[in-house]
Amino acid sequence: MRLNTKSRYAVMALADMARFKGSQPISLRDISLRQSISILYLEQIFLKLKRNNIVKSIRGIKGGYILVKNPKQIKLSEIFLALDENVKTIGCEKHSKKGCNGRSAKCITHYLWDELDMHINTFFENKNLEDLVRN
Amino acid sequence: MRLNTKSRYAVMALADMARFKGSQPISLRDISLRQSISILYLEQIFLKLKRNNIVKSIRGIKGGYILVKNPKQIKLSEIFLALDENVKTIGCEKHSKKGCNGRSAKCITHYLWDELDMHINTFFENKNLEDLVRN
DNA sequence: GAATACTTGACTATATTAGTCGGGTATATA
DNA sequence: TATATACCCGACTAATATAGTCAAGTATTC
Repeated sequence: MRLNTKSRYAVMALADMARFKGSQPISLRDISLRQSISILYLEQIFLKLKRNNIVKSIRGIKGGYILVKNPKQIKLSEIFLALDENVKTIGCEKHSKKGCNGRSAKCITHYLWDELDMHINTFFENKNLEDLVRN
Repeated sequence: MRLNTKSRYAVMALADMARFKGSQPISLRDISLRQSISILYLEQIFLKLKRNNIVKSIRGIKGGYILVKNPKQIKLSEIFLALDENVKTIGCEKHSKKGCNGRSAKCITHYLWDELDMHINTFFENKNLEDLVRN
């Protein structure tokens, strides 16, 4: 089980923004340098963040991104959702029509994975960007 | 983030064993049929479970596997450990020598991932095979 | 001695992931 | 108003990881 880099970098980049927040927009270039993440990769990530209304972009020279909300109001769960990376640890529903593993009934461990997902989601629901910066 | 099939199948197979536990060893063939998992794949998995002393094997006709301990005493965390599938969601230590992401300091989100891992591990520490069967 | 079932490492096909490329568009400022 | 900066966006690719199979065993019971 592993969180993918896109989600991780998204969190890192946003935490970076929260930390270096000012009146000016923050460019991907700056984030890239500070966090050692490729600009090209950041572009991909920020596209999603923008579409999900987590950041706003300012074009042109002196442009960059700004956080739409207060760091305290940005829950990590939103970020993962924006990246559409499934925090669902396991998809019994993959074989959906017939139930789990192609059988007619729910598999013996079905509720376990549901519970685990809830457990993890709760964790992300209860963390916001400010929490990260405070450390 | 996704749990791999090996870990999942391991839990399913062991839960199956706990459920159909009797005085006789349980063959992979039976588990395979009941849980719709390839025998060949189960073999791989049980090899690890055996090496980690979670199951014991009985060879020959009428052979199979038996749980070394009581279902109640088998924590899910042990199973994941046996499969050596890292429940670590993120490896900042991958770039270990220099710190996170090749930089000299720990990354801004470093403690977050640690905390998440602990959160997940706690979940697995507090679940045992009997819990699964009871549902 | 034949059938069953565990033992084990090597192998392969597929899918996913991480990350790049190329060719844009918008805007501030000199 | 030219130019540099920085966002925009889909398509592409290389590397890796995963899932699952194969082959060639060995041990045990009936």
